[in-house]
Amino acid sequence: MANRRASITDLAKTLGLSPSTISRALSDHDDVSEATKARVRQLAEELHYQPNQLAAALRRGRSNTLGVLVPHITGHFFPQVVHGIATEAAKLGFNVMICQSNEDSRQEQKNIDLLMNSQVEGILVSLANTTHSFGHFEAVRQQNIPLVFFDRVVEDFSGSNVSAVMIDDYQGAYQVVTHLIEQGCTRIAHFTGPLHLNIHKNRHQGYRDALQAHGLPIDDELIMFCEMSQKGGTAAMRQLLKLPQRPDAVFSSNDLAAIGAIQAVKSARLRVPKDIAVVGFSNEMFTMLTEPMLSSVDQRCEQMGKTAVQLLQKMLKSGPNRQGPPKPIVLKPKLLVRESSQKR
Amino acid sequence: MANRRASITDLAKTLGLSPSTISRALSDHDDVSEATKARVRQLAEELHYQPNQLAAALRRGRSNTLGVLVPHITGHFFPQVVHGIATEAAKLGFNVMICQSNEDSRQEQKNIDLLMNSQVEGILVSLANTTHSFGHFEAVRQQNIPLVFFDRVVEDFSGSNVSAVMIDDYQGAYQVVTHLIEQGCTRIAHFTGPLHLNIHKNRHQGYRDALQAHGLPIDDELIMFCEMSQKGGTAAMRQLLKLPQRPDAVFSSNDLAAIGAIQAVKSARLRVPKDIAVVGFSNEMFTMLTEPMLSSVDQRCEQMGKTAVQLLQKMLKSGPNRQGPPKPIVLKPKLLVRESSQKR
DNA sequence: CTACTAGCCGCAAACGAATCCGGGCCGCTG
DNA sequence: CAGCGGCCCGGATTCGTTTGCGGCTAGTAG
Repeated sequence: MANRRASITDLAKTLGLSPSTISRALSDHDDVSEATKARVRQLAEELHYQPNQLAAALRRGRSNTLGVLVPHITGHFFPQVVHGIATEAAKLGFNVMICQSNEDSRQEQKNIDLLMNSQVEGILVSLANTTHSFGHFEAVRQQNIPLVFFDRVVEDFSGSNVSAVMIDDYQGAYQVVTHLIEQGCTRIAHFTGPLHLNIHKNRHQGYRDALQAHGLPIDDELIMFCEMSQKGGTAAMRQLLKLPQRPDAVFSSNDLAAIGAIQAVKSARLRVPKDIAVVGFSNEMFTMLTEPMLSSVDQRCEQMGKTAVQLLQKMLKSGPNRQGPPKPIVLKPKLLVRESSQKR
Repeated sequence: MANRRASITDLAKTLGLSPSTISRALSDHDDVSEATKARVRQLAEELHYQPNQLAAALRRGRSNTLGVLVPHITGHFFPQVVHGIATEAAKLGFNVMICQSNEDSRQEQKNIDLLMNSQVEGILVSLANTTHSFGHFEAVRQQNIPLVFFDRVVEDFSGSNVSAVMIDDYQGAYQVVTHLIEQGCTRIAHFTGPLHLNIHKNRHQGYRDALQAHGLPIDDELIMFCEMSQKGGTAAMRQLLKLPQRPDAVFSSNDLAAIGAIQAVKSARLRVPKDIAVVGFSNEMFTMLTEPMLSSVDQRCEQMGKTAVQLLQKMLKSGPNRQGPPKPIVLKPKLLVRESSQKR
């Protein structure tokens, strides 16, 4: 009962060797003859020997573990990113330790400490939206633990072992609006959330710039600051429909509000996309399920996770002594044109 | 640069004490005077001392870490459960290490080994659907590491430190069908996936038993074995609509196929729920977004994760020597009646 | 026959913290 | 004054691995 698992010294004793030799044999070191290696390997097999990672990590100072800190593991985006992270990390031989900040800055801080105590080799973070000071990342930087921010990054926090990966929201929005213009739309409305959030700010800017670049006017009454929910979208759309000259397209800063807009359009006996084209942002799962199917912008969530891990790995391999911090990576979003915006 | 973090011996030296005393002081041991405790705590604060969890874990044989192994972190269900697990684990002071099996039995096995090498104190597993032999869990059982299966469990694998938590699919289905009957439906169709999967088997059985319990006949032509996707649902529904006597309700074993069914009904110029009521299963996020909103069964994903951790904790605390293995926990699902099945 | 090299292997010291087993020192009691 | 018992503390060991260094043996060259 309660069978303690075989340790390296157990192997040593039963084979009449020293622990060092066992260790070297198992790691295929040159200083051990093939004969003994074979014996060791066979016994290890028989006893189902598995090295104690804790001990190894302690000795080597490397734990083979990455820490991940996200606001939460719900919704669409974060699970996808985490999936990308976990997959890539597994491929590179890392374990993954996961924490949630619950959008709370203090929990974020605690979790950062926790991860550092666990001797993780690198940390991947997406900030809680209540985080405004970054003292807790100072310790990470000081100890030269590679740190990668993803999606929700802190802009003015750099260091030789700090980097970031995010998506080009501006570019995504620009593509959307350009696409709508190509479909013949000229009065394109925009739903946006509060502009102090990066994502909305950048998408909003992309919207404006795309309009200008194509010589279209920017009409402030077409820009709706609304709650980015289904209801919010419906309400905003209703308001737009009351305008003397109604819009012929809507670019919503997220998919949920876009769905709301579609429903409002439909219940006003108008057609999507014929009368009003609609495009969302994020490529949520349900965009494929609506009628019409919603055009959206894919955020490459999984790719983001994968890239973040690769970036971390690069820092890990090159060490902190390189020329300048690694450049942040900006992923190109991908416009997915579906029924809701295809006038043809 | 590369500031090694303060260790317990560093504290000892600068205070002129021994490491043992520091250790005891920090863990508030009786053998240390309040005065020294205060000094130690203060210095620890100043140096931002954080204990090295690896070392402590190695020494104590307890890592404060739980291992989680899921098929993948995508879709709706698993992220939710993982969220529940992570949240509850954090509350109980555990770290969480996450792996994905990618529905591959061999990876599952590798990851189980990995988790055990990482000296996790307990393991939470949802099986890969390709897993048919369970040898890799044998080692877990032998070492008396608490093991909790959730959702996808292995039925005939018990032990003093093995348990499971799952949802009562049968009960959920029974509730759905009863609800439909109460709405006045008498010809209730059923979409199901392959019956060798527990979830479908149990939901199917719930369907049959509910019908019988209310004195309704079971009509095999109303039971559709179809691909449980949107397309599959649409196709199945089309077929049903061709019947001489078409159904007046559909209970689909998942939400996606239910959505497909609704679309088929609508494009046949029939009304949901007036002509045909539809109920899905899983309470996916998009059930709130369809028109009409889809009735479904909530699987209590988060609760499942939470419960699983609590179960593990209980095993951990009581030790392996108790009377019999802990009883598996079966969660009650919750029927959510929305527009798609409310005839009133 | 000596010397040197290569091939294998063991010794011992780490890594950082927890703990068993004491050991001083002080004060109290008989 | 001897003895005893608390109170605080330190030394040494332990967890399981890794690793620098040195040692032993056999074989080969000089």
